[in-house]
Amino acid sequence: MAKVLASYKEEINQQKIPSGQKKVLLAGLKLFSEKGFHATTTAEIAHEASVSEGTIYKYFKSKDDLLTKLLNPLLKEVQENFFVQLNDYQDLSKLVAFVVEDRVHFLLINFDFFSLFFQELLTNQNMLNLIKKYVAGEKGVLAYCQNLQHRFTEINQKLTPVQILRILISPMLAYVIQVKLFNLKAADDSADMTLLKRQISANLTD
Amino acid sequence: MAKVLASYKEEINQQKIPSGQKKVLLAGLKLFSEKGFHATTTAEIAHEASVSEGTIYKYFKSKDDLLTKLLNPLLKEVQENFFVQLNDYQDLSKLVAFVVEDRVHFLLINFDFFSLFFQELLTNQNMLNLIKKYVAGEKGVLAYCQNLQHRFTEINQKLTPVQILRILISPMLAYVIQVKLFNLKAADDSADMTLLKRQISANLTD
DNA sequence: GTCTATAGCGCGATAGAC
DNA sequence: GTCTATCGCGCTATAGAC
Repeated sequence: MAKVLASYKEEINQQKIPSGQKKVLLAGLKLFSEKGFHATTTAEIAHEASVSEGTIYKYFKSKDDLLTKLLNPLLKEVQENFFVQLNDYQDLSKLVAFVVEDRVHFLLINFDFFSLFFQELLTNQNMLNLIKKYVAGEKGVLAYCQNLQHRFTEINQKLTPVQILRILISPMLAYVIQVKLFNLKAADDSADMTLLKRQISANLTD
Repeated sequence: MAKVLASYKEEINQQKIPSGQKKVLLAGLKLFSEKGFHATTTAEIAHEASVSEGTIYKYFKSKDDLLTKLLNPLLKEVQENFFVQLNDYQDLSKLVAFVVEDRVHFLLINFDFFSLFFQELLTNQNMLNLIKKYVAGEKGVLAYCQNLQHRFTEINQKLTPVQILRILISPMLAYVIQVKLFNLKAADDSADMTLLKRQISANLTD
C-alpha cells in the first residue's frame, strides 16, 4: 500500500493561490512551530515571507485566522486518514508495520506542523476539545481501537481501548521527538523502525 | 524506598519568602502552563495572584526572570533525582516498579510544571540545548542508560542507550498526557500502572 | 512590602497608493 | 496583488507614594 499521508508543505506549494499567500503560509508554519504562535510577530512573518505586513492582512483577516488556515486543512486530513485507512489489513503484524512506516514518515516530514499542533494542544482549550471529540467521540479513535481488538483475537482482550491507543502511539511519538527535536538519529534507522514494530506488536498481544 | 520527588507547588509554599512573591510564583506557574508564556500578560498574573503589577516587578526583574525562577529550581531537582537515585536496586523489575510509581506520581502532581517545560522545550532553543546536554553529556542520562544495561544482564544487550531511554520514558509520558490532558482516567488506575511496569520490563528484556 | 500612576513602545491591524 | 504609512491599543516595565 502506498503512503497515504504526504508533506503538508508540498501541498501548500501545489495549491493554485497567489504566491504571496503561499509564502505567508509557509513562513507562518515555520515561525509558529519554531518560536510559538504568540512569540511570533506579524513583522517577522512578513520578513520571513519577503512580503509586507499589508499582504498578510490581504489574505488573512487576523493572525489567528492565519493559524486556523494553517492547522485546519491538515487536521482534517489527519482525522480522515490517520486511523481509518487500516481496514484492508488481515494480518496484525502487517498492519502494525504499515502504521509505523507510514505514520512515522508522516510525522518526520511534517514535524513543524506537529510541533505547532502540540503547542496548541497544551495551551488552547478549543484545540484540546476538538481533539478530545476526535478521540472519544461516536466514531472516534477509541471506538476504532475497540474495533481493532475485536477484529484481531491475538490482541490481549483485557486491554482497554485507551491502553491500545497508548501502545500504538507512544513509541512513535517518542521516536519522532528523539529524532527531530534532539537530533539523536541512530546510525541504522531501519533498526529503530524494526524495534518500534516489534515492541508495538508485543505490547498489543502479550 | 520513599518518594524522592515531591510537589513543586508545596515546595514554593514552604519557602520563607514574602507572601506576595509566593502568590506571583504560583500564579505564574498556573497561567504560563495553561495559556503559554507569551500568551500570559503581567496584568493577568497580578490579578490571579491578587497583587499589583508593581509587586511582580519588585521580586522579578522581568517576565522572563519570573519564568526562569519558576523553572530552574525544579529543573535542578529533576536533574539530580530523576535517574540518579536508582543505584540501590539489584532487581530490574523492582527498579522498574519504583521508577514507574515514583516518576508517574511526580509527573501527575506536577503536570502544570511539566506542561510549561514541554512548551519551552518546543519553542526555546536555550532550554532545548540545556536538556540536550543533560541527556547526551558526560554523566548524562544516556550514559546512565548504558550503565543500567551493564548492571542488568537481563536487558537486551543489543539495545542502544537511546532505545533504552525511549522504552523507559515513552509509556509514562503518554500515560500522564492521557490522564491530565485528556482526562481519560481508567476506573482502576492501578491496573494501568501494572501494565506500564509489565510493558517496560518486557520491552527492556525481550 | 505593596500599591497607584504612568511611561514608552511594540504589536496587530487598516487605509489607500500603485 | 502588493506595498507604504500610520493608527491606537495593550503590553512590559518603572518611579515614587504609602
